[in-house]
Amino acid sequence: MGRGDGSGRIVSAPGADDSGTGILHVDMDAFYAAVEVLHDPSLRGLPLIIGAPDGRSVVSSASYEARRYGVRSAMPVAQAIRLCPTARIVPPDFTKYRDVSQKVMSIFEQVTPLVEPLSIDEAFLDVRGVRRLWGSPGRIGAMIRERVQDEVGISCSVGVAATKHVAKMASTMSKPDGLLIVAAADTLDFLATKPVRAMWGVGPKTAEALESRGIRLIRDIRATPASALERAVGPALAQRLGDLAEGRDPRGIETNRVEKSVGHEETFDIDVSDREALRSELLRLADRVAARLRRAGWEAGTVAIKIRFSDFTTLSRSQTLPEPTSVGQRIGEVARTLFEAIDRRDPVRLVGVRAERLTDAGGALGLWDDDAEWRRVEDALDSAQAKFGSGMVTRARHLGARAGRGAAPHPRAHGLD
DNA sequence: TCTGGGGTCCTCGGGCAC
DNA sequence: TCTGGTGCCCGAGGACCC
Repeated sequence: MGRGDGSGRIVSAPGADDSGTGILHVDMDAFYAAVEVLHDPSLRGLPLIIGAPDGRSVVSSASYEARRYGVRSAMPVAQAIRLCPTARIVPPDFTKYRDVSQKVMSIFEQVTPLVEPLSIDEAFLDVRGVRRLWGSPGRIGAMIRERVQDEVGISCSVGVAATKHVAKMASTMSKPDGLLIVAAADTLDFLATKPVRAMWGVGPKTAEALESRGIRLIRDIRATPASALERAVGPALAQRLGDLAEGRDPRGIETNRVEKSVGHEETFDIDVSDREALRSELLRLADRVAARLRRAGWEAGTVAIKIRFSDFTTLSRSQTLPEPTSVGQRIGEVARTLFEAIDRRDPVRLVGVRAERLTDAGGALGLWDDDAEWRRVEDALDSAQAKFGSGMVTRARHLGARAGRGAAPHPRAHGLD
């Protein structure tokens, strides 16, 4: 999701040269905020902040009206409210966002089978094989923007280029509600004057490492000897940045990406020192992770925990299992053992549990035939937890599981384990 | 000002086998 | 038998993405 406010927006004129292109990057504009407006049109035109109004939450998304006040995603909600006191604060509702996302993705799939969803609100499309059907890549980009607006009711921005990296940069620069085409022959000129920070994969740390050596623009990367670039950012990143700066990006569209890990983590409203409370929370998170593994038909080969202390230092510990598992109790046991081995007793701000090195357990268990039904159960449990506390909900999950097993040995019972 | 939650990828160091 | 080089796996941590 873009974090800009739309200033510096660049779009292509109708009929712009799109020769040599074929990769599209489509990105919804202020997606969560746009979906909220879709469901409640009275919010249109207002500064909107999507994020939990209390605790330590951060902004998940903000409407462009709010961004004009300096509100950005990942900013603490409390700080965002100070910047824009008149903003409406809306708690995120991922069920709604997933539903709208599916509608948008299905439009993409009607255009080309080569769709790579990157996140809930953006995707790469390879349209080189469907030009006879729909027209040139620039025309297809315009058509997708029209269809998403007409059929779903939200706006998106599209970058059209010869490579994923340039298409991604182009869509970001065209935001909001824009289309930017970079013909293959214009790629190097397009890149030359852009800041290194605009590159996909260059964050604050890498940008600082480059800028402190006078490497501020992408053309500076081209002019920097490989050895100097390696000293700045390490060999692997230096190679990648060097290639991207030259317009080389051979990555294709991956239509069947599979998850490599699943996890849950939770930041407490107030830092927790009580070891027993932390152990209980680890077990609860392990249960949630295990339930997701079983739903997907996976088993974890490694269990990892993450502990963040009040001073924000973060430790992780992991252990490879003798045998893969999707049993919540087993994952919880390992998580607790890893936790006990940490000597530090400072108050804890966050705990997390993650399952890694996933293997196929022989297909999903068919816990819930209807994915939406499963999500409703998960969402209801999360709401209940917010309302009644995790202890009550953990007991409810266990009771549900016991009841399921007692009534009938149906695999569904495992869903609440 | 005070930093979420869900992920991926990379680097580095230690242990181990050859 | 000992030692060093190399490659691999594992674990920890960090940067980055949305």
